[in-house]
Amino acid sequence: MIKSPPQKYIPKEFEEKIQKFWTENNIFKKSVILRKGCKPYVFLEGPPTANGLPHPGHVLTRVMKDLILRYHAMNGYYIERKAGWDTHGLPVEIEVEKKIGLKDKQAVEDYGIKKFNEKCRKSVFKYEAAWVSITDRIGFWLDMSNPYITLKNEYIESVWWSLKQAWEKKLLYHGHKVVPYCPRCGTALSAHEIAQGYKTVEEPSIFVKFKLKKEDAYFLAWTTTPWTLISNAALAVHPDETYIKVRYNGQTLIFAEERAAVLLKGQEYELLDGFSGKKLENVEYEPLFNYYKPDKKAWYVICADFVTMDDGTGIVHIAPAFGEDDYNVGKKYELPVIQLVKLDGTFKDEVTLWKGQFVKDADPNIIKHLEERGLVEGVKEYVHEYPFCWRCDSPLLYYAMESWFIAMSKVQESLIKNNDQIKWYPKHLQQGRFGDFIRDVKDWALSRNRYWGTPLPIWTCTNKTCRHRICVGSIDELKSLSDNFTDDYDLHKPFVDELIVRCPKCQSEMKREKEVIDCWYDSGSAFFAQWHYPFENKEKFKENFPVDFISEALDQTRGWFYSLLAISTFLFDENPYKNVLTLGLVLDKDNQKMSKSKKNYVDPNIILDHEGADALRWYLISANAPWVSTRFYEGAVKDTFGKFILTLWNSYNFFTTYASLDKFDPKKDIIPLKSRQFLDKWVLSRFNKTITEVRKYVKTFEIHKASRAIESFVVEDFSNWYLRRSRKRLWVEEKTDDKLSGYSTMYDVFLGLSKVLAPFIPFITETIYLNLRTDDMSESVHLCDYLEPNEKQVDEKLEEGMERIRTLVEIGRALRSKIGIKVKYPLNSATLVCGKDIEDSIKDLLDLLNEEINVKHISFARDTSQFMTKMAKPNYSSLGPKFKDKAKIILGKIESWDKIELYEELMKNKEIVIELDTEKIKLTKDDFETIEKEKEHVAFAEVEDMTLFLDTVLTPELEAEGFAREMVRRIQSMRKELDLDVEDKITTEVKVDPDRKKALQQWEEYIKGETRSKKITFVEKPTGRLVKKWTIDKLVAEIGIDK
RNA sequence: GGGCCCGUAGCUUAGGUUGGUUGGAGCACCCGGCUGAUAACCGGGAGGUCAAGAGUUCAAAUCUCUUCGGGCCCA
Repeated sequence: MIKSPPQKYIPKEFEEKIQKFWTENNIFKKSVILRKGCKPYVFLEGPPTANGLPHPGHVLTRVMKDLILRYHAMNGYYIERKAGWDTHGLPVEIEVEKKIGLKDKQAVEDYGIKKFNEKCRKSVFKYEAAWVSITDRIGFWLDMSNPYITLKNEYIESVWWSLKQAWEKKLLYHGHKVVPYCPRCGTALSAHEIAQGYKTVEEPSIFVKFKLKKEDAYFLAWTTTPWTLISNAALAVHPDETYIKVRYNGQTLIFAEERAAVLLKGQEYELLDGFSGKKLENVEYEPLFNYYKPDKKAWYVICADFVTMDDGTGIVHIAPAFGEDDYNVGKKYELPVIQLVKLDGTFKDEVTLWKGQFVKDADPNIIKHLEERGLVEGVKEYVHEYPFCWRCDSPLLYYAMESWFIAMSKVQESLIKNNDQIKWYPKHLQQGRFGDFIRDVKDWALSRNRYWGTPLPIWTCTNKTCRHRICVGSIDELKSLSDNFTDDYDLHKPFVDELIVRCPKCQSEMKREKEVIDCWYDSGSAFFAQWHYPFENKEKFKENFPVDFISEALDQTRGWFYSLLAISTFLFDENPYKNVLTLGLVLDKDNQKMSKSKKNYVDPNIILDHEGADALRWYLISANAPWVSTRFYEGAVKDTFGKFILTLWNSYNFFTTYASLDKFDPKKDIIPLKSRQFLDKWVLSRFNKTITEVRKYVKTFEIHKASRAIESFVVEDFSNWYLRRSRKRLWVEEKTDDKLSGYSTMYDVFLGLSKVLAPFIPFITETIYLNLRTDDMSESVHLCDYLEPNEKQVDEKLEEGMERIRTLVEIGRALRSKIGIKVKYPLNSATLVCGKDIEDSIKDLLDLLNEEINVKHISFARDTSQFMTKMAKPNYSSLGPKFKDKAKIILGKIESWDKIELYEELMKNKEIVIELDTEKIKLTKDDFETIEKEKEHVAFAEVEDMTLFLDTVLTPELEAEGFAREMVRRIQSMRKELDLDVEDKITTEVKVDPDRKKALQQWEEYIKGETRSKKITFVEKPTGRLVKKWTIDKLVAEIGIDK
């Protein structure tokens, strides 16, 4: 039996109750088991790290994932929802370093790597409880009891296996990478570390001359880091830019034409020659210094796209040891990496002039030296951003460090091909940000000189004559190679480094490369490593590859989305996921990124407590397209709660209040559809069309459109029109068929809505469903099938008619407001001018219009002539294309005509002639539009194809009736003031002036009925429990009522 | 420095692919109405240089370019 729930909806209380219901009845588990054996929809969870607290962005991704998964589950797919945790990486180490007060890597090693990593292992799950709690609280159904965890031996083993595949395909190699490096701390810094250390500094920059080998001319280059000139290996030009040779100040210089204006401003010079950068390629020059004897060809011109014309000379000095661009282009041209700086940032002994000096301090001396040699064309102070170490404030050096790489550039074509197989939402990312990235893919710098991570499984033989290298691909392999492998192994450092591994070639001891790997590689392996593939679950992996759906925020594009594709491409040459939904960032009220330091961070828990998970979910889902950034603040969620969640609840509450009063039984009292009212059929038609829309939009992840379609149905169609128009049907005492027809429809809609909305707002829908379900239905709405639209219930013609009626009501009310006659006062007649088809479409629904705008009779007419005067005005979209630039002058001429005359002339002659200079221009009917003005005692309003006329004459009879309704309203409000029950009878005493008394007496029965008055008496001094004086249209009336 | 996305009323936004007379809506505000859904509802009003500038066109929120602002990613 349908119960009447409490009036007030307190989100936290209600949602906790549902949570309890789910837990106690194992609903989540049942929802998975229910679909076992069905077609799978494979989801892969992007593993968060529980090293920090979840923030609003995580809430958004979790809500969106949950919605998509619930939707597919209800549509009959089998979905495993395995949780995952990302557990390695620098942020974890830094957190631990801070906690135990370790300043640098040396301090970590002194502290002991074993102890340190144990701390990391614990730290990683520091906030697990907070994660689990918020995941539950927002209703994200995820199997957190059996997650994949990147630090587990099994997981690491799978990762190792994949690295060995790369090794065997010759994709894993040892090379250099230029990284920002702190010479004092002796460590490379990661991107986010340098981000916090940028400072604006003013430093000398110099223009340096490099003499050509075969010609008495100089290349002019510019640098902000004079100390790198010692390690110069080449000069770079842009292949497509123009370079010039000029005679200036008694010497011949070569540089970019575009820079000449700035460099030689106001100077005299002679232009000798001009050529493209490409022409300069391979031209050799004399090295500035001879501290280095290159083993490869050096000191010649190369071409590079990164050379800009924004500053400098258009010729860039290249030192592969000290710049990433330099290093990469150096590799392309096989330039030597000239490394004359020690790891402590001082020059090596070979640099005789400055040996032992810190490079930055040597800058002035180097400049002086070059000036003395006549090789400096100018020095200027240059202001720019330069990175400093956030720990010790030393200037950082870009330094080529040894590193392990995966040669992604070798599989670039496959990357592109596999990316093309993926469906990206939004689409532009595929060829845009992501496509650009992989078309310009760099080798993946895999190794990290750190402690807490998956160890790089590469061992090198210590025997200098052997030097054999192996990549270990499994635990068994490692076991067989080592002498001291124990059963309580842990594949992290220091265990792996303490193993005594024998070289398979020479039996000498091998040593592991000391690095760990990038933790992006860990998470990017999730699609196979979560199954411990290929050591276990081979079948399972096959079934779950490629994954159907992943979704994370935009910042993961080149993070996880890339690492998955990269690994899957070189392992299997296939795309790892079919659909990827990229979500926009969650920003604060002022469009700023949320961060704890800015203190603009909104704690989702506060909102969950006040507005609840449903309101939070609905806001995040409906506010914006998923891929657009969303502002997040409590006020916004509060609005959502009031507008949508409460409207839904109030509507539902209205229905259940009456349905339970009448003991409506869905098993017995349902009226068949064909016997229901037009209004009922209409709302069901709208509902079914809404389902179609929702299904269409969810398919393309246009979730905002899906939710807006539902919201509009619930608020506009169902609540504000259907229920409002149905209220009176429920007020009759008896169980009429009409009333049951209304109940049946409301029941259908609410039960339906609970299913349609279940993936979106799982809590309130469950509350509604549990109350409405009969015992032959599933025990939870989340075990139901999603709704398919019932085409038979869609009635386009009825919808069209209702749309017209609603439009007419709207313009009718506006019209009454305009003419100043309240809706309470009935009017005699309304006439609707429209076509026959429109008349047919609305004639069954006229009662609704009648009541809403309160007129006695509505009639139809085919034309407006009896009410209107016609006029003509120019039609811009016809005149524009016809007369182009003359249109404006013609319009000017037409404006001076009287509009009524214009119309009559047009009707009479079928054309209007306009004289334009010597030309006569003929305008036809198509060049005009007709407008109309109403006659006396008539008010009108029009929309597209209908015009509504009201007879504005208010007769004494009509006024009396209106006055009676005014009285009824007053008495009703007095009843309410006394807090009377709907059923209570009253006696009423009234004092009005004699004229009004007469008028009211005609409506006595009506007033009695409406106000449940046993009798009404007209007295001089009304008495009763409540007596009030009212002023109605300037007339005073006194009313007393008594129970 | 490079790439991509975004900018419409005080706030949240629709429209933009296909240029066309007056750029829709909700919240908040003001006026009026309604009153057994009341944290509601209905009608009206005020509020917009569609970020700015330029171009294409008879006609630009819409197409193109530039600038500014915000965001993300990569340097």
